[in-house]
Amino acid sequence: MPRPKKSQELPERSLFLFKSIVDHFINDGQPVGSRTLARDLGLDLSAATIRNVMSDLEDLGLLHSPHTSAGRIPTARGYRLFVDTLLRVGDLGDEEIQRMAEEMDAVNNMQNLMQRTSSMLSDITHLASVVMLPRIEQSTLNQVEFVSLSDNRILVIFVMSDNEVQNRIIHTARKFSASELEQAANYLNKMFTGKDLNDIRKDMLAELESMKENVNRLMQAAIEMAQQAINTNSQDGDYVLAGETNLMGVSGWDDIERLKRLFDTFNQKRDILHLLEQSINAKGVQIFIGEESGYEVLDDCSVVTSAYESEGQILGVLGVIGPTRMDYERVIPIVELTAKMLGSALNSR
Amino acid sequence: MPRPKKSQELPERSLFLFKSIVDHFINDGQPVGSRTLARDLGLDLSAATIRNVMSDLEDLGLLHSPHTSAGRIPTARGYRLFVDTLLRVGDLGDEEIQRMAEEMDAVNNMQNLMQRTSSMLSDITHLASVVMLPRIEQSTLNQVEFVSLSDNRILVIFVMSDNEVQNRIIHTARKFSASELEQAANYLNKMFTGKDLNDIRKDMLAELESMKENVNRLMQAAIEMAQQAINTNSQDGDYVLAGETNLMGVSGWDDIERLKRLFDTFNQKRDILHLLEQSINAKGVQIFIGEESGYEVLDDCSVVTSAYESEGQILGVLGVIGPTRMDYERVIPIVELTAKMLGSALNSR
DNA sequence: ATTTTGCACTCTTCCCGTTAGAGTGCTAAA
DNA sequence: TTTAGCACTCTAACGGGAAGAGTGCAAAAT
Repeated sequence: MPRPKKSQELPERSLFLFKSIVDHFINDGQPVGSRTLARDLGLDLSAATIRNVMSDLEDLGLLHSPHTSAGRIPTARGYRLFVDTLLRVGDLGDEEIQRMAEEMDAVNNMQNLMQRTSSMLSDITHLASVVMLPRIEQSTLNQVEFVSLSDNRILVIFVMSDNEVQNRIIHTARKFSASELEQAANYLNKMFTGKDLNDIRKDMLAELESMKENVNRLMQAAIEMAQQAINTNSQDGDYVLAGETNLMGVSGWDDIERLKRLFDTFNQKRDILHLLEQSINAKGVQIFIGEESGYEVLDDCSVVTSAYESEGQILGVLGVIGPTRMDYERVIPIVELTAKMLGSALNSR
Repeated sequence: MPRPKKSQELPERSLFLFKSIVDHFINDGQPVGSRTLARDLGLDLSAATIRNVMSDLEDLGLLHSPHTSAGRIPTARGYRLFVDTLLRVGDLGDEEIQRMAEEMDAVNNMQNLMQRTSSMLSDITHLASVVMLPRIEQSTLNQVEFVSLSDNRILVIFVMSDNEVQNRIIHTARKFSASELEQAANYLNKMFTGKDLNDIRKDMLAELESMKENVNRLMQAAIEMAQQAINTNSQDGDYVLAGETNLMGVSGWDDIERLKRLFDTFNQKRDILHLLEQSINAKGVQIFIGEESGYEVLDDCSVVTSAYESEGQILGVLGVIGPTRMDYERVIPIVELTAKMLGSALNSR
């Protein structure tokens, strides 16, 4: 008996049926059976034929039935095939793009921009969305300023290359005069302008070491100050979350305990961050389907991510999280576009 | 036949039984019936007697049965009586206080402090918690600084009396020299130091008006700058939320749709803020039970709030949100204490 | 007058058993 | 290779009981 030539090369008809099944299931969330499919498809194929094909697809690990007499639903592997080769991602309507662009332009500070972006993303997709804050290590120092307050307190201000401002009040052992502070600021500016925070951190340690015997107390204090400010400001590795509630009431997700675990995972941020970081060096849209993510709580979820960049530098990752049966054809281009727009919004600030 | 003298003066035994019923229900969430109560209570009372009392309590609107043959549960009015007159709030253990104090001291900036406080509150109570951000109008301006950046951009810095720093980059029509900026800052400092942001806003408008014909462009620009900075920084009326997921899996809350509406309400913030603001001028702990809040989504919830203050000034409100059958005896002192501690943490910064 | 006992009654919950419907797999025919 | 036919399986939905918890009321006991 002739076997199929290669298990890879599925006959066109099987592929077509498979795609139909996935489409169907994504639409109404019900396992799809041979009878309904035959009817809805309008092809000259009997249910029995479709049954045979389905059986083959099941053997290949692309489909799976919850129980004997239910229809079939795609497996993670099935979805993978679907998104990798079967999917035709559409372009977005112009009005939608327009709306997003306007919303982004209306925003002032960074935190707010991320928040808005995330809200938009979840609104449009009806999924949960995450936007990683830009890694501040990537942006470089433009300017340092010291402002003297009362009582030995000094306000340290870092202006970064992306116009983000970091500030922190520190307490010093003695009072410094205005000119001393100016001197210190000048020194730091000369030393560190143009470097990113990681480098600065390293250089500072070295500098402090070499200064041990040095009498210049001011410089040393300046460095200590700046270092204090840096350390306490590493807000790095955080993200903004929106639209979690879109995941409540997804059909089939009626286990409240499970949902709670998912939400807890969102709030702890650790696992989600790890996952996002996996896409930080991959250009384009990245998709984790079901168990592929490696986190048990995400077994029924797919995660669609994209890095966003500004001036060629990858700054962070954003994405959506939803049920494996999300509408990939719609979601993928949206995530892609949002990442692009966030990038350019960061550019033009 | 002799009626009860006043409907207010319940016989002591009835009150005792009522409290037992509430305690019971708070513990296990099951409607409590006469038989079980008689057994668990160890009193020399038959179930029938208890039944009679229960019947009276029901007539008074303090109890209510879900259906004929279920036990009874407290009504909102019942809870009200309970918290107003029956409750003996305990004091907290010293270790718990210690733990909280340490956690709060370890925090640097304000946003972070609020976040931590909220997390702590929800962790300890196993409820959802909200902490309103301090109303910045209440704090006064300590110092204004301008820092010149490249390209006609100026960094405006407001240092407030509570050590909170607000900053914003603005774009100006022309370049200003360092001494011009210093002059402008001095002027603003002289004018506005010690006033709160609302006053400043008002005064500035007046000042701008009277300057219309004035030639001093710099002052005018300075005021415009500062005003821009103020307007865009009114982050007022926001809160930090934590522990929402504690509300998933509360026994009896198995309607996912309902839960979703509740979470959506949290995220929209509007309604919750209105509710919180009602307690902003009331000293001490405030409690909204069930429908008392006036918001339908909160019908099964109770909200326990307390304002927090620093130096005699009420700055904001914090509280917890949970099922009406929360453990008031534990929760109330915790909320109260947390508010006090947050107040003093703000003091000592 | 108050409390208790006894009893009938009412609900809910749980456990079947049955049935209808959807879907499958297999075999034999086209 | 496709289709028709058919037996089989599994779920969901419906409808009894039966058990359990609780009530209310009337009559007896304290």
